[in-house]
Amino acid sequence: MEPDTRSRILDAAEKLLVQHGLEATTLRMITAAAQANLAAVNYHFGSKEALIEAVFRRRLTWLNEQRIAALDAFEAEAKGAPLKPRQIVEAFFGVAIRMAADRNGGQTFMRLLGRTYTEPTDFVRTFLAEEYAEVIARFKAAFFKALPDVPQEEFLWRFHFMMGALSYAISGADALRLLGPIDDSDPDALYARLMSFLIGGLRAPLPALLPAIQSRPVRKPRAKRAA
Amino acid sequence: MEPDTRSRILDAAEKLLVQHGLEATTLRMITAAAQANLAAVNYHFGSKEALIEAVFRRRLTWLNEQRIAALDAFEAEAKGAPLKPRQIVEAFFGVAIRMAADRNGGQTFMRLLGRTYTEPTDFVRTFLAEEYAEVIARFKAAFFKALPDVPQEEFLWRFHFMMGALSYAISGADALRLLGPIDDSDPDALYARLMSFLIGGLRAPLPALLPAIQSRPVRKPRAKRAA
DNA sequence: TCAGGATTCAAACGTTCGTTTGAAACCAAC
DNA sequence: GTTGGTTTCAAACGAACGTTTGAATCCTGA
Repeated sequence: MEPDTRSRILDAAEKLLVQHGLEATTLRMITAAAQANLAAVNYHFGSKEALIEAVFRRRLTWLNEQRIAALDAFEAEAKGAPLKPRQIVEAFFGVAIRMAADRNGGQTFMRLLGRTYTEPTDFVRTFLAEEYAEVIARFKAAFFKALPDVPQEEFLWRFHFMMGALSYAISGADALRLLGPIDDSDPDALYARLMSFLIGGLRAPLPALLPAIQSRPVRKPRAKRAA
Repeated sequence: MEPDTRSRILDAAEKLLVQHGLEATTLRMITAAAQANLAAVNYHFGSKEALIEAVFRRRLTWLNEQRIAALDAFEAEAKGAPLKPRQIVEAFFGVAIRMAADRNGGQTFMRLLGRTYTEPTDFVRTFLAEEYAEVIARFKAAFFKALPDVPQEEFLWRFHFMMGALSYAISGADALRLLGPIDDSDPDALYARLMSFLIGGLRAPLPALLPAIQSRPVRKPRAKRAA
């Protein structure tokens, strides 16, 4: 084993956390995989929670810096004009999916991250919230400027949906095997596919929210509930 | 407590599983919430795994039956003609999001289900695969008939992305609080928003992929967006 | 009324969890 | 070569886990 104990533990924890989840991954599994002593986790990190936080912070900080850097580049290029929605999507989701394509740990981490959004452990959620605060604010502002016609609430929901699509795109074959055999080995193809889908969803016509408008007189469906 | 012990355990387990995850939810938490004795789980279900399976099966079977019934209704109405993509999306995702709006257990269950897709416990995955086999086959067929121009692989990915958006739409405020304060109390609005987004993504222009993949002659959906 | 299966209950089973401990091993600086 | 701080190690801690047990209790049908 080349790297030092601390790094080996981080790598092993990353792999095992995405496999078994935050609470079901044991320190004994981690230290065994890292070829370290059980007590090494508490020596180097202090506790299991602190280790998990270190696993996230190691890559998440860098990821969000990359996102902001990409946004900065587009905005510098635009010279004050609103960005195209495609550029903003690229800066946020493109960076993420490229990191997910990085076979050297990034892929594992992004799957872990996507999995964690829907796994609301208290201490992880508060930690994620603070780690995301800046990048969320920046991208919200950019989107509002680019799409002034879209109501704020509507956009937030679409952003949320896009995060879901990204999460599933990254978790890839794990959940996808439900649908049948699929090849997820080509990151470029996945990138192109997700981008196309996201922008299609983002630019979709605004839904008619008023019930009066929604009940269009199309031909009668069977037992369709009012919605 | 009105219902019998078995039902109380199922209800309590449903609530706690979505809060803490499959492996971190303990039988002692469940039986305490259900006001039942610890041994009641093993008496009524046999084991913790069997209890979890019962929690899923109780609602998932019904959900997929509803999906197939909705598809049957649309297909009967179409008299052999291909369905509109909107109808297929409605039959699959609309039924799901309506169940998620049901405050009487359905909401809790749908959050649990969405969470479980990315939580690959072995025995749950194999169980989900068999429970989904029929409905997946039906909807794949309907989509291929409705959108013959879309390559099969492309569509499966888009379906996968849509599942991700649905999952996040249902998990709702849990993960959404990252983005800021949002109102998720109106199921009808959520339904309209998700539908609009999904159909926008489904009908997005096909991505320009590597020529090797895209080699089949596509009947001209204006392939664009250089990747 | 009472026998007998169904259900509940308190208690304990062996196992594994995260954490702690104190000594051994390592390693640069003097 | 000795020192002093850093890191590793085997062992054990109390707590909590899923499961089992056997007796107590409930409930129904004869």
